[in-house]
Amino acid sequence: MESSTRRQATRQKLYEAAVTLIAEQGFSATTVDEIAERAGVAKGTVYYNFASKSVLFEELLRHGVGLLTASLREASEKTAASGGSKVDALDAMIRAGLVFIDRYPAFTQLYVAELWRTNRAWQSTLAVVRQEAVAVVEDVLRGAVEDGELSEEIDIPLTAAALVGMVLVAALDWQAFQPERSLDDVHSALSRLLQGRVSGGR
Amino acid sequence: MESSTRRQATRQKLYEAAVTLIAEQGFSATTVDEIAERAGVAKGTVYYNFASKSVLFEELLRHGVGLLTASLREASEKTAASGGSKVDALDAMIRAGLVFIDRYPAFTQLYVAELWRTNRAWQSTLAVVRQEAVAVVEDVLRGAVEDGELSEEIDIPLTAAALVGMVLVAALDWQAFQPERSLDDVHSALSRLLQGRVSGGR
DNA sequence: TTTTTTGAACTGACTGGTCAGTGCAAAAAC
DNA sequence: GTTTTTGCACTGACCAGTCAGTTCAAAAAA
Repeated sequence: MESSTRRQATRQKLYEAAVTLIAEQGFSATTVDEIAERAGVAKGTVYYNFASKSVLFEELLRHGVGLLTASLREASEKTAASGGSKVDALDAMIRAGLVFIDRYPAFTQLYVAELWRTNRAWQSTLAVVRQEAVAVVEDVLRGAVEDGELSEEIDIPLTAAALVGMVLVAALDWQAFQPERSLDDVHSALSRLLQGRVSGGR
Repeated sequence: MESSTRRQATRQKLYEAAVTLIAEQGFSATTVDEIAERAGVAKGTVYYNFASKSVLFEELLRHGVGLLTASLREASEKTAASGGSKVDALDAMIRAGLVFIDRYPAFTQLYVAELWRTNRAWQSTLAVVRQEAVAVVEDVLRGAVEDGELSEEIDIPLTAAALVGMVLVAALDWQAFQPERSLDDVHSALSRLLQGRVSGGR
């Protein structure tokens, strides 16, 4: 099927157009006409490729979180392969998260804006997709406890959620309110927090 | 003047109706008719009390963040008064944040969903209001560095943003995906992270 | 006391405009 | 010759904001 390549390219253009518009304005405030125009495509094409506006959005969410989890997992595996500790892997994942957000700020923005909304059509899609991302962090935390690197007392699901949140919000805040800072600055602030060098030492 | 009391009560009802609806559906997807109906008030009353839908929303934001900063500041001052350290004050603020979010989950949800959006009418209102909240945390961090409780190397604005983010996201995640956990569980997971007892002691 | 007036607060039907989604014939791409 | 895209007119639902009219408690007049 070569035809799927052309379709694929069109869908990609629509994703890119939709993600920035929805991040800026929100889902409801973004019109299908705007998305089509930004993508340089006729409105009919949107409906040829996606059943509806919300289906387009749901597939966009799946697409984006797929990229994120892949990049987190890769960072963690690369660290393990080169003989790093589990805490090193966490640190590498923090950096991977920051790099992702730096590359796809609009997607992150929209993900955060929609994640905790209830009563929306795509709410279940989001729950699944969130769990995939958080699970990557939980796995590393679990490994770290098994290896004795981290205390057995830590609460894995809550700590994983807090770590993800810390990275997400710190990165969005960096982009929105402190864009003059470098990725390395942000990374070391977060690293310091993770490694107990803020108020740590006990 | 009783009449101003009556107005006040109406406005309060409108805030309460709007906050849950907008948290669930987003600003654009929420209609003024819905807000009026939920508040048990005619549509005209909304426009008698607020110039427009977005003005209602902006005043709601100011109102809510006012409550939050007051509660953070109170927690910090109470700790200082009873002779606690600055790190104790940070810990107390984490708890105050959790209590606030527990009490006003809808407001928190909506705040997070809107905070990093650009190009919106209320974007500047939000920037101001965010700064007020973050500043409370920054002040305590600064004090802690001066007192020698925290290393001079920490980056105050970035660390403050990360801490706020950690609390915000952990709390929303708790409500949405792990509601069976207690506030104390969440508090101790975050506390442990702050005090370097996750991977800490270096 | 009783009646009348005042005005802030509130009401809800109505309007003008917007937008998701449809239908389809013709062109372009493959 | 099949798939994909285009362009564009159309519809029906929906919605922000308006406005002429109503309510009622308290002040002023009788």
